[in-house]
Amino acid sequence: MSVRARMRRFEQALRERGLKSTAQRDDIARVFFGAEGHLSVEELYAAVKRVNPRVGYATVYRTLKLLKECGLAAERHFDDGQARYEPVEDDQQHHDHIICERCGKIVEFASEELERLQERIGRFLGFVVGRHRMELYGICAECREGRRRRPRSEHSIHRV
Amino acid sequence: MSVRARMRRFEQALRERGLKSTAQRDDIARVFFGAEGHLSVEELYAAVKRVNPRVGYATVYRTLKLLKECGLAAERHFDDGQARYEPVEDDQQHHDHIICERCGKIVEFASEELERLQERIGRFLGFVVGRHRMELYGICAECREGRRRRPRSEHSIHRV
DNA sequence: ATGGCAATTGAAAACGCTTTTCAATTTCAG
DNA sequence: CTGAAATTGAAAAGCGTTTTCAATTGCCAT
Repeated sequence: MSVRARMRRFEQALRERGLKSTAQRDDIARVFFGAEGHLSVEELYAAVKRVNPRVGYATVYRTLKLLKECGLAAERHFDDGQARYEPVEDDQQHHDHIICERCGKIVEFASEELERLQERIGRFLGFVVGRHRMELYGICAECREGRRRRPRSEHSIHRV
Repeated sequence: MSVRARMRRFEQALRERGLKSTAQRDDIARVFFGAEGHLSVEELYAAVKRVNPRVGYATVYRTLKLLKECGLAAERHFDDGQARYEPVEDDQQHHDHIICERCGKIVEFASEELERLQERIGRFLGFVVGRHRMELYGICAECREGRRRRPRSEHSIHRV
């Protein structure tokens, strides 16, 4: 989905809730939708500042919370102690993450088998499982081979 | 392993590091080993206070950190925003957790299949996976059936 | 035993991330 | 346009955790 389309959805969500459309909100949302995922608040704040230096930290937090409530952003808590946010596609399936402990790269993957296994383990223990959280930590191929590039994130969800 | 045996290991670890044995450390460690796992710092602090009201919060944090460094405690971060600690058996295998979102019960499980799957997913994506973190969230049988008991935790690791 | 010195302690301050408060500004329905 | 209600930025507060610091304690060498 394009940034444009996401913005339209955002404006619509605002209207539905009787909330107001403001320059700050729009700027924050636009930058968020345009960036590749898994940004920390700090990173998003810095990126938004470049576009509109008058936005405050609090507004970034507030807008992210709003995007989350509208189902347009997902909040993730990895092991680094700060929340990270990724834009949510409308038809998006559940996915998990694998994180390189050397370069910080975050790769998304979706595993049918993992979903089934979660279900099975839960049932075995007498639970009805609603959600899970799975993170793999390791070293990526680029880092092992000593290549230098450090892509913060890859975009597509790998089906494994 | 008994509380006694764990205390011996603790005292030994202190000696190895040239650290001192103190009443506070001993009290905290003894209460920790005696409790069933997954205590928050707050819970441990409260339990220790009952035994020795003169221990401070900072000392609980410090001792837990020490136990972690000695390999006698494991730190976990679930979705409730505070660290929880569990005693570690010497021969303990990796395990994961399933958490009831109604009563807070935490059940431990170890899944060979999950370990294999993690390995496989990692390899597929070009990673060498060192560790993972997996939590299942759902509703436990007792809660679904409306029974009232609310065990904070079950002790043994279920092999699934 | 005892002295002495480094390790340890509790209380309070600092920390890092996040939320809330509040007065000033902005949006937007009428 | 107007005015009520929402929104904003800056600063303060919150929350879990760590650090600081002066006072206390453990323990090795005597």
